[in-house]
Amino acid sequence: MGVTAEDVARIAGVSRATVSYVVNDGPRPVSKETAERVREVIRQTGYQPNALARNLRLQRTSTLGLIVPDTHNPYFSEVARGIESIAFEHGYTVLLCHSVSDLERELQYVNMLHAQRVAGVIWIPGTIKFEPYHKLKEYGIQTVVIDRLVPHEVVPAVIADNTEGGKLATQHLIDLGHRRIGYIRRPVDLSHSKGRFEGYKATLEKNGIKFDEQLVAKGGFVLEDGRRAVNELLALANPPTAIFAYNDIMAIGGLRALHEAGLQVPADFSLVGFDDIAQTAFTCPALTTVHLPKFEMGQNGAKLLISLIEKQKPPEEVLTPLGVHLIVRESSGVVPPQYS
Amino acid sequence: MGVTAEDVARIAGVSRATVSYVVNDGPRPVSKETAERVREVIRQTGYQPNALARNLRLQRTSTLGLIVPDTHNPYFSEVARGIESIAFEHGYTVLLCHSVSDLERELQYVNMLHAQRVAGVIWIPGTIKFEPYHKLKEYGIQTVVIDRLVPHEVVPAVIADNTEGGKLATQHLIDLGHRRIGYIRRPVDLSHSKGRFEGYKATLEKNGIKFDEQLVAKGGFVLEDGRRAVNELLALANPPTAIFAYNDIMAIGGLRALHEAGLQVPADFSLVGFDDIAQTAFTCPALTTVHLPKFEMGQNGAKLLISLIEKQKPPEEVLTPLGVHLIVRESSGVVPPQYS
DNA sequence: AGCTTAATTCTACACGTTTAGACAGCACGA
DNA sequence: TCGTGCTGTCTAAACGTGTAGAATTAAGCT
Repeated sequence: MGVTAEDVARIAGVSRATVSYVVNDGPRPVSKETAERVREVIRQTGYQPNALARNLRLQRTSTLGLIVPDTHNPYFSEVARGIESIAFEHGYTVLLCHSVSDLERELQYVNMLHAQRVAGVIWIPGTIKFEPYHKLKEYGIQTVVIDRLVPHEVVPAVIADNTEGGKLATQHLIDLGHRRIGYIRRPVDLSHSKGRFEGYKATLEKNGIKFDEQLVAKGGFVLEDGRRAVNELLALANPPTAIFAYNDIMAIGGLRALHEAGLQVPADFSLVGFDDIAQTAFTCPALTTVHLPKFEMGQNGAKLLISLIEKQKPPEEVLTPLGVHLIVRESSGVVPPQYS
Repeated sequence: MGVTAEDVARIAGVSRATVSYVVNDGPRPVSKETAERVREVIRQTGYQPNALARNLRLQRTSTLGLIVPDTHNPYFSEVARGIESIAFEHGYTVLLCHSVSDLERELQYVNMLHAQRVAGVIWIPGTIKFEPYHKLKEYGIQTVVIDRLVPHEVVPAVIADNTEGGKLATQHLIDLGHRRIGYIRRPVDLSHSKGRFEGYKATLEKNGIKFDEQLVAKGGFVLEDGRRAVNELLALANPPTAIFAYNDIMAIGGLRALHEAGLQVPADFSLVGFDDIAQTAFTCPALTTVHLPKFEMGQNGAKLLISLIEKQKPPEEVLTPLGVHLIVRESSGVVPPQYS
């Protein structure tokens, strides 16, 4: 407990420098015998270099900050898993920061991360404000943004084609014969949900269906919000026959609302989500959704950040935008005769 | 970028010590005017003490390590949220370590955490091996274990009454009239799942029902495992009329299997889970389950760890074991006539 | 004034590393 | 025999803090 390079050096009868050379296969060569002797002492004492001292001297750390809005949604856990897997592989360590979608807290975390002198930050914005990003830049901290765009700025980011996803989902519902298609919208749109919404609207237009503001309900972040939103749409004088939700959480909550309303899905109603979180394959009926490569997005984000930190060219695959595709399960089906 | 206490001192025309005294409201008093001048310079330069240097000097950090087996299961996200909320409140930072239920990786992380000289570790064991704990102790790192017991050892831990939960769930099914009650078991039992299993067996005995090994199916960690396990039980010559699963993931996967088998829940079959993860209230039918105070467990774990680190007496509420209770929703109901 | 005490401030060391520069020993070719 | 270069090792200076001990100044009291 608390054994230092000094201790190792004394026991092995060498100087501290030599120990360092052995540990780091350092800039100077060490004779075979000395190296072995030092290694033996290290083994016996359980010496492990103090990362604080090391990083202080080196003027860099191998710690990444990860700022996520919320881990209620498995979407974020998946992304975090991807990030963590790559970080571990490269010997980086991940500092978890939960912003709870609160700007104040994001800013506090940015300060903490700067104090820790993290090598870089992966940020999933939780609000529409991009102050945290500017502060990170001010501090000179490498930053990668995931699945969100920062307006008026070119920012290293890992982006999926959300607009395309919105189009796929909407076109799918139209192809099934639906004309009145509701949308559950994020309370305040960020670039990713904006893309989904625009894909929805564009596809309606393209198919000659007039966009109807009434069919848009405001969602939220937890299942209950999805349930409420669907109930609102069902309560309309002229309700939709299908709904596209900006994420799976809303859709699963919505599934429950439809169940409670006694509607058969997909016989009476169609529902499509977005993200393809694990449980969508296990709801009853299983949810049709747009697959987002969450784990890969996290991986690419981490790869991109690490290559920025180490001033290497990012690998090709990291820069090519990730595709999305529709997964048709059971929650979307033929439109019921009375509506068609 | 990179402004140090030295810079602040020079600009303010004082010594570095004085700056330190101002920043830390340090052991020596500073005159009002000097303090204000220093604070002004700090504001202008955006100076933020280097945590590495600070921690090196102080011989301690305010970083907690969190080792979790897996974040596929929302159970862990909830616990992590609880931990993080308390850590943030007390100015601690959380290092996220994903062991993927792999001993080797747990040990590697223990080493990394030691190298980082973390103040303490919260460990949720992923395997049946407790080597990581012993290594942590060897390094002299304060450690709190959540929802698992380390055999032959008194370990600071936050424990819920899993046995009681198992009893509640089983008794509930018996009260509904079920006699053949299946169980989905964790692939390898740790103390928490062992408790659940024992509660199940004890309650059968108590009600004069003979425990039948055949009715126990091996589960896993993802939804698909639950589906498979239920299918196995349904395929028995004399299948159960109800199933109690060691966690909600298994139960939700099982719900899907029952749906696919054309069984009506709860009319034809009853199902009870464990954990009360968010989506259990939104499955169709909504899942009856045993509520585990996950967020509070995380909070208590963090509170306990921090009080150990700071050598304070842990607050009373942290040491009192957390209770569980049954939440009856829709997936358990009256036993169908043909079985009763 | 002279002494004591308290309030401020500064100087300098320590925390545990990494690594440049100095140095010793040795082999080798001129 | 004497540089010369190479190998292996050590000495000592950073990295940016916190704080004990010394030093300075101010204030209070006889």
